[in-house]
Amino acid sequence: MRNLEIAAVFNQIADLLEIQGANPFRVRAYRRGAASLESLTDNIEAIVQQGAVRNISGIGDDLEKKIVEYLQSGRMEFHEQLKHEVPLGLVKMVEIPSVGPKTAKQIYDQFRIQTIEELEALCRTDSLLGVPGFKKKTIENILRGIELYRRRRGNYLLGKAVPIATQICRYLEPHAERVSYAGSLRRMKEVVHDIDILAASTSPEQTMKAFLGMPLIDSVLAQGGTKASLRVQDDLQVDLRVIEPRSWGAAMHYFTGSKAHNIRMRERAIKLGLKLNEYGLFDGTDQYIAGADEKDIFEKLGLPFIPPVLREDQGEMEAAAAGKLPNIVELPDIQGDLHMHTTWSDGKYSTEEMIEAARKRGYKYVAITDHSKSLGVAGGLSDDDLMKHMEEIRSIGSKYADIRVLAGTEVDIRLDGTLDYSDELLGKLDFVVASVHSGFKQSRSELTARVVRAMQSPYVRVIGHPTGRLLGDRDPYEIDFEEVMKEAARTRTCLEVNSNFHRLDLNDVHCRKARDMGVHVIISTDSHNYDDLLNLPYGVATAQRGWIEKDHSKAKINEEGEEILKLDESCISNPKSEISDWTGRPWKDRRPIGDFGFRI
DNA sequence: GCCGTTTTCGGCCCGACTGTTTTCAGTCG
Repeated sequence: MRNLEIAAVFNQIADLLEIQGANPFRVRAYRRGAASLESLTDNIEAIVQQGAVRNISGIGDDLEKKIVEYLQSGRMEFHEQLKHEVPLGLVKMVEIPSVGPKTAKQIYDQFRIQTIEELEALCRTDSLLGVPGFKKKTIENILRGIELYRRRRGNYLLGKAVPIATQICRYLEPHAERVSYAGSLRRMKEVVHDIDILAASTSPEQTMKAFLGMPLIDSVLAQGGTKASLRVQDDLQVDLRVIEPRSWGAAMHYFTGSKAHNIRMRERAIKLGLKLNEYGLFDGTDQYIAGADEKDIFEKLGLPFIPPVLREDQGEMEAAAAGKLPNIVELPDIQGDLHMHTTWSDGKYSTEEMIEAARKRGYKYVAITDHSKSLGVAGGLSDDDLMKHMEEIRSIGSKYADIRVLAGTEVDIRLDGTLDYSDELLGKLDFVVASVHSGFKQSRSELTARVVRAMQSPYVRVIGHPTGRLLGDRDPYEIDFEEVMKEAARTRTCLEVNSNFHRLDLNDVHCRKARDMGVHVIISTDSHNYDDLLNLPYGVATAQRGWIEKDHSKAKINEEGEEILKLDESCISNPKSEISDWTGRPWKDRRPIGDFGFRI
């Protein structure tokens, strides 16, 4: 798959063109093309062979030619030429907050500066001061931007950002009519760059004052009457926007994005002779038509409500217009958890405690899946221990009538693709997850063959965390996903969406691919303690982002009764709820926040 | 550079804040 390679080149062309001051719509065309390629589930080479490139939205005559050129020669002449005209260092420079393409270009033209180090040195001298547009404040901002650029890893894991955003919302609630987080966080992207908070208030000054007076603030970056930015721990930026209640829905839509989705919505509004902005939907005479409720805006534009997780301009507008939005899997559809560990291997709690925790969440079934013998570091079970553990699981399970307890394992896929337990032993178990935990550096073909072989075992129902990535820590291992998916479909083996927010593996794009190829996915938590059970919404959201519907996520095991289980208050009586936060408000007064009703 | 139930050419989403200006450009989301 060279999709991402080509997308990266298109993105860089866009960056370079922007610095050159090219037509902004031309720049956008390249970015759109890149975005389409990034989310494409099919191999671009295959699409080119079928002559179907032009069916990809945002790819026209010119970009098609460039794609073909790149596939044939490994480069694009236009790209090379641009790189010759504009130093690549300037592309990096634009990544500095407060330095945009115009500033970078101007500084380069005047001083021939190409690196961030040189820019920093320049700012520390007085040379910039005489240049039009550069005074003390601007130079200070650039220096601060450089510091931020260096310090920020820029990426905040979803599971880290949600609790912070939830706390901020809770803190602001007494100071506004409505409060929610929006942005990429509401779209549940696996990493976010900042937190966008939205408040509907009839007294913006009061709301703003409360925001700027929060205890966890590091520094205030900007503040106006309705908008403010500040930084909290670890350089995480938090933006607040205050609007009137009648604009709540419009603002929620606008600030949830994505940008590309918003553009499509506004274009649709224009075609209907309307105007959409963050204050509402307006007609030709600027009369307010809708805005208090997000649903109304979609309705007035002739569309059904599009869930935030789908708003990426990846076909959701077309699907909505055609009445073909996916009926995405929802949190209450998940009736059990089929991947968790106990003290028998590297879990924190006993078999009984984990089963009890699953029961409290209202699950209909649970599988205990400890590690297998060759994973020594995680206390993998010997053959004998596995037999004993199986006995224990079944004995405890027999005590409960309201939950089906499955004796399982997370068996290691060995370097050659054989499994860490014999078929005889695996055959005694109720449920087998097979995972790769070693040999990540094997070649692509070796790893692919290894996983394919594991799926051919009649005992393996699921491949756990199929790409092995750890967000920000470890890249996914090289594997031929096309092959893996084909075999998964053929052998009816499920692929896991591991809900641990460090993994989220499969990711959203893979989920979409699985959907397209008829592969079933299974959403599990891989819990090692109670708190991990709470990661389920992240897995569900990832599947939703991949357009996974309830039927796509049905596990082979779950063939009986499909009664939807409604999560109730008992499901959130978990250890995490005991953690106190700095708002000091009692638990019973707290309302759930966000589409997944997060409570800390 | 893309795209078409107004268009094969002429559009292309919209507004807040900052820092610099003295009416606005640049950046950001």
